[in-house]
Amino acid sequence: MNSATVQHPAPQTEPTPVGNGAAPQGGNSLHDEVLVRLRDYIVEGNLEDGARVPERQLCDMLGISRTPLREALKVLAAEGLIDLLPNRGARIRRLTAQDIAELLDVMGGLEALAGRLACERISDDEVAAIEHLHHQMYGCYLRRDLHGYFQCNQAIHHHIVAAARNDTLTASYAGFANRIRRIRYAANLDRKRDRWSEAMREHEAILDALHRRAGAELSDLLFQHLRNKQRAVISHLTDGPALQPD
Amino acid sequence: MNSATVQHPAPQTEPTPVGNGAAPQGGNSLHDEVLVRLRDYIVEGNLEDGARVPERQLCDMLGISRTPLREALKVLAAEGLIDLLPNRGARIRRLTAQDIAELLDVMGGLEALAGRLACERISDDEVAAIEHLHHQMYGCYLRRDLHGYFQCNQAIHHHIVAAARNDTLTASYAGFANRIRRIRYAANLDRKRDRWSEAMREHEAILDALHRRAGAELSDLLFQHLRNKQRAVISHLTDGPALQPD
DNA sequence: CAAGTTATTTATGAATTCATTTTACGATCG
DNA sequence: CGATCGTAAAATGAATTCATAAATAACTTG
Repeated sequence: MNSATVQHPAPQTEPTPVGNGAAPQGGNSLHDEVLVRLRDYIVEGNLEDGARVPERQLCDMLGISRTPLREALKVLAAEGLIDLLPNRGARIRRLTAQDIAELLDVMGGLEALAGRLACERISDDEVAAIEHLHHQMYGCYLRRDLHGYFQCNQAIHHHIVAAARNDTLTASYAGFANRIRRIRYAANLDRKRDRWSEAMREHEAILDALHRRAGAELSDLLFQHLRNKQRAVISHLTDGPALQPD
Repeated sequence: MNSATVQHPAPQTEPTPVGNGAAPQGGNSLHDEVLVRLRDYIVEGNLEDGARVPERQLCDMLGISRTPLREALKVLAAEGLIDLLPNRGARIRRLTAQDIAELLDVMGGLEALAGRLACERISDDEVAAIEHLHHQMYGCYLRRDLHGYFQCNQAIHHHIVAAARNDTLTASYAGFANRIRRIRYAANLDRKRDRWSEAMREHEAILDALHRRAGAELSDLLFQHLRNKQRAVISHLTDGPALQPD
């Protein structure tokens, strides 16, 4: 970890300091940090769809050798973020319209589950926190702050999932959210008014059901909410620009 | 792949022929084959819970070097099958009662989704195939063939998931099923009569709803089915021996 | 001049090597 | 006699090296 005590002669390229100032996040060793950094880098959309990712370049960029990098690439491939072609390197996974539709359906299923479980387990404080986010989101909606709206919306959904108190569910949901986040960024560029207000209304109903701890109803609302989003995204991708905020 | 054309002098240990006679399954290269073999080996319960898995031993067993093995281990850790402790090697992941409860809830959520989607998309032929499996399973139930029942039951659930026509869902479901399969094997040893007949009745209702393409109803039936199973498994794990067949 | 072919360069797959950390064993001391 | 410390052996993390497959460039030929 200490760049002063490298075992072998360091590569001629100046090694980028691995830690970006932050403390060791969740990772075990150097390899995990590479994994986290690479995942974030991809998820945030820094690489084009289908772009070739030469190992050597990434090694220089991260200041490590190919061994830990390839381990990280294997994991990212297993997570579905990249494709690993036999003797031809890694490519950023290109999401087809069907991929996106499938992902949103699965996330809908998981959120539906989360809603059901959350109603059994959520505390009043947690509901209040979500309600606060909801009001905040409404403010963003009123002043047409799409980015803020987006952040609040995402936070609300993650809070509901977290309230289910199921770490397996949380991790799985986060994985799918990662896979689709690049798209969400892209979709974020444009906005379609009618879907936006529709999404707001759906969120009102979701919050109401959560208040009443109406598990089955909330479950259905969340699934339909994702289904509507799916419809909007898919029509955007096929028909052309004009998009949903949620 | 050809063991006669190894590049470097082969290790002194006789390399186990990598291909177990089967054709290249889904894997790309040697590394993927190792991954598949290791995963199967673990999933089928050949290793004790929490057992240490020395890299060297596995290398000799598979006749490969540590590099591709470690890549496979990283993937298996990401899949949740093993734990990778910082400087202390790999251990078979020990599933707590909570882990199992969480897994069954998530699988219930995914099956609920699958049921909903399947009702929109399933063909008459597929329903007929599932019905056939159901009758076969009923036969196993009558003659107390727990193993056969188990196989049929698993096949039915996988068929329903497949009928949802969502590869993302299918892959995710298979991953969770893998994580819990070891437990199912263990649970398979004992049988508890009343849960068995209860599960049979639930399956009757599931098949009926599928026939009628009653998506919402099927969705709920599948979730409750898994919830009941969860209850049975957990009580088995905490109270002691006596178990559910499904 | 264009198309096919071959040689060169580059990148990937996998084994080996080196350094560090952990674990096991044995000696010494209380 | 038991416990603790120190040393040796083993295992892991990571870099390097070697061989092969792919991509590119140059060359030849029709």
